[in-house]
Amino acid sequence: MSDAVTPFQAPIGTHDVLAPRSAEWEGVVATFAQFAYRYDFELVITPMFEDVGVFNRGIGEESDVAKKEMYVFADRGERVYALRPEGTAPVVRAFIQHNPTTPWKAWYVTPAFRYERPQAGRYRQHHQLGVEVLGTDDPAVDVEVIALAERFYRALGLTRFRLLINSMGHDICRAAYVELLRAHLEKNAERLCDEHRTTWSVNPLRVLDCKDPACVAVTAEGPMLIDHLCDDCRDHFERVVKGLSSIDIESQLDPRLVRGFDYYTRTTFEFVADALGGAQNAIGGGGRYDKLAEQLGGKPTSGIGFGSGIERLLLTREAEGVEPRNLVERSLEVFVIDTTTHDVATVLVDELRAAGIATARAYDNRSMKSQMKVADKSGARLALLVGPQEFAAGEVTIRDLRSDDFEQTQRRVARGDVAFAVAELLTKS
RNA sequence: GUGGGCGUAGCUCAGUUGGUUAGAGCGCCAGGUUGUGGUCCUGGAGGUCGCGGGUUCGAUCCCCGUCGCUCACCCCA
Repeated sequence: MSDAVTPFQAPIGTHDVLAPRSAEWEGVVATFAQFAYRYDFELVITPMFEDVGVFNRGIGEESDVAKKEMYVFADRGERVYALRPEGTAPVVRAFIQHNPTTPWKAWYVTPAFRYERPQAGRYRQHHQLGVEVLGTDDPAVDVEVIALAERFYRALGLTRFRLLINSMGHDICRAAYVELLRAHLEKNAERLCDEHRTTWSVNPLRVLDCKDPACVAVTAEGPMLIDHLCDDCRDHFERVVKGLSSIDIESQLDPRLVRGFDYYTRTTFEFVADALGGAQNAIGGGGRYDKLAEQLGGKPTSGIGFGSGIERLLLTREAEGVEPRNLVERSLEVFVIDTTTHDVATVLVDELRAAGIATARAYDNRSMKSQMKVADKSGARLALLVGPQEFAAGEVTIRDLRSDDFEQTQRRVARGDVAFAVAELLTKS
């Protein structure tokens, strides 16, 4: 580090994830991948940035996310792109572009970027796990997507969370409802909160989401979308709720649940963690978006999906006091100590690793004592020692790091028998 | 975007009512004789006290600005 340069830091609202935290991440992602495959989803990887229109038309230009939270930039060719603020729109764009056979069931893990002021559970770069199903509006799929989320959370050890559910209706019945709501808001505009008193007409549904007591009071007297669904939408919703309860997943109707993206139709849901005290208590959410494909220029195609924030899941697990689980095993088996200057460690390590044995070694030609200390801290079960004596004899000393008297358990084997002897020692518990 | 709290070694934190070489624990490194870890002992490295400016004879400690962290509002994962 030169004294002239002040060290760089990770950008605001972003974080480096190092061990042991990264091991928890790995476990969460691996668990989700396992669930995704169990539910017959395939992995899809889409670009981190898209034409800004994918998001503007997808999540709605009037949404907060599109309006003031996107990272928008022009590249050197003056194309205007946005860093993905969410996972669904890009997947639908990819669906339209490649036209895979339906139903198309895809899962993803991706960073998401939103320009917000960071706080507990909220970052400028966070990471989402999610799934999308394109090409069917069967309520059984809604149930399956929600079930995947629910079972996944349980597999992570979470227990204190609730499923909130609502229906946004489809375009026709929602439009009719919005007019009812609009009329009600117009009549009571004076009583709304400061912000919505003037902005309610832009997107009346957003007022339902407002937590200000003033707005809550007004909307409580007004019409609720759930009571104004058309027959088809009502039936669809009922079948989703029934399907969920048939597999013992309790859902809680929340008529105010209007999620932040404009593309939702019919089923919308959110999992909230009770252990997370703050406002950022949603660990996952999603819903149906039967018009999104069209809005992005594709054929009319139904879709549904959900996304879950890895950071929030980890926070929730911590808040619930659940021990990190689903950790990917990382136990080092062998540590090679070499005090010669003949690259013995280099060869041994290569040989053992080729045999599938997790092996580490010391560097920098340190003393035997020093290398032993490193071996001890590494957590390896066995140490292989090669000093001048072993080197001259063409042998290697094998030492069990879990036993306290090395004179009893330490033994020497011929250089050529090392891999076999190590494998044997490792298999007997 | 608005507002509150905070910013001292890798980590967790003391500390100076402004005054000579800023401390602890953990971690790290090296020793404790002749090639062997975990305990113990000894020693050591490591800090422009976030950065810049101001007040002052003198600031890590006061003031201002700035950057960053954190929490809340908003919105969401």
